[in-house]
Amino acid sequence: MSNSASEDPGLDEAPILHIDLDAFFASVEILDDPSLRGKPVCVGGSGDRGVIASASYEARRFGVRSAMASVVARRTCPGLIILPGRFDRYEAYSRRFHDIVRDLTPDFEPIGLDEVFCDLRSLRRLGVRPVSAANELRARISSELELRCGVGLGRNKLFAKLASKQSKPRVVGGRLVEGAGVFWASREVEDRWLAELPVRALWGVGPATASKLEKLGLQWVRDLSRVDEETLAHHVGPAMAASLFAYAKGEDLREVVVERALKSVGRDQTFAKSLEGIDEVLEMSKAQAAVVARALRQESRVARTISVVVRFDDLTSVSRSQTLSFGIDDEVSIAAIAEALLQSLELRQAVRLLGIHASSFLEREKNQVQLSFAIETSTDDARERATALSRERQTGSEALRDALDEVRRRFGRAALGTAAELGDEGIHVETQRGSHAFGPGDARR
DNA sequence: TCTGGGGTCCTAGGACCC
DNA sequence: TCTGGGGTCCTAGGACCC
Repeated sequence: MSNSASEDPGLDEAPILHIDLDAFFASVEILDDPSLRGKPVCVGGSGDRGVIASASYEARRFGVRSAMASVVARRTCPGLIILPGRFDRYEAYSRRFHDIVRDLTPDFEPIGLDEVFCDLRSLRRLGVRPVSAANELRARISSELELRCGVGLGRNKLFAKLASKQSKPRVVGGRLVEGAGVFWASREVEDRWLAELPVRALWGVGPATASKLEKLGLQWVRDLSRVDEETLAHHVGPAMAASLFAYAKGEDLREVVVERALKSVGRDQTFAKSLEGIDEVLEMSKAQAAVVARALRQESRVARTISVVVRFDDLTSVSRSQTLSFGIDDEVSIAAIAEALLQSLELRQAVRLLGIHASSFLEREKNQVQLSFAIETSTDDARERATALSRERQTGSEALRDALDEVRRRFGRAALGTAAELGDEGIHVETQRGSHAFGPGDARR
């Protein structure tokens, strides 16, 4: 620990702590296979369409970065080892990481698997000093997990995050330079950053927003004070304008949120070879529906909204979604809704990515929790599950049938199914939006 | 050189209700 | 006969984070 962190601020000056594990996925792989140590190692997709998720510092020395296309990374760094990723393993390490943080304070907010914000203010009566707490965290993570990390301290999330970035090792001219390990953003540091940093360094400013801002002549954080918030809002939206304005003054109203409720689960896959035609798409979607259903049950949630997303070979995407008046968590229902939604799409090109998502969660009812308990703990899993699903569907099947009719009504003939199913008389469905009578000739769009 | 998979949040428009 | 405005929900798309 060196530079401004050595000034040992009090809790008023450094109430927020941000901690970020170094090269997390790659580091776990090296721990599990020590023969990888010292070699350029990455975790990511290795195929033509793969990207790098995490790169060891050895790989970074050669210019490899996360989010880089793997084919580019290979060219940049011949001999690069790209491992497929074992997320169960990373989650296990992440839980141990969170356990260590929790020993310091329960007031923490995970960001992904490898980052955490802590609000240290509740530790005032214990006489905790931020820099001491940071050093202790680093020491425990090093000794108990054998992982390295950087810690940032600041007045708010904005500065704590910038500070942790400053604390990390970095590559300068192909050489690895050690970071401070712990870095505190003092008032002087804050002022320097606000004067010198590009807008791209701010949370929430990615390539698209940075480009918009640049067209307005706003490349630096200091430039943001030159325009009024209304003008800014016109170009980047009111929410972004408000946060940019606050950040430019060094203000950040975001709190450390301890219990963030899960809002959606999904499964997306990019295929090495794009899917051709609706049959291949539907077959894949069934497998994805099973994954999503399992995730829902694991989280003890039922979902009212099912969405599908398709990305074509030209990288354009389309999505369709349907919200039900009731929740579902079984693969048969999810697959049925997904199929109706997918049938409504015009597959004008081969499909490189397919995804199914479930959202608008309801708490599962108590009897349904029992049901899932039976499913997950059964030794005779398959039969138990079939029984459980059929029991669930006894109550849900009529509602589900109506929901499928609703999808078909919304999207018209393409999703209408067979004429035999419809019948000559047309059908009548009761839906959340009211009732609709329609026949084979009423398909719209 | 060419862009993953897990998510979150925001926006705009339309439907609907009061 | 013509018609407001606010609130909420849903949908589709986009941007961002790690």
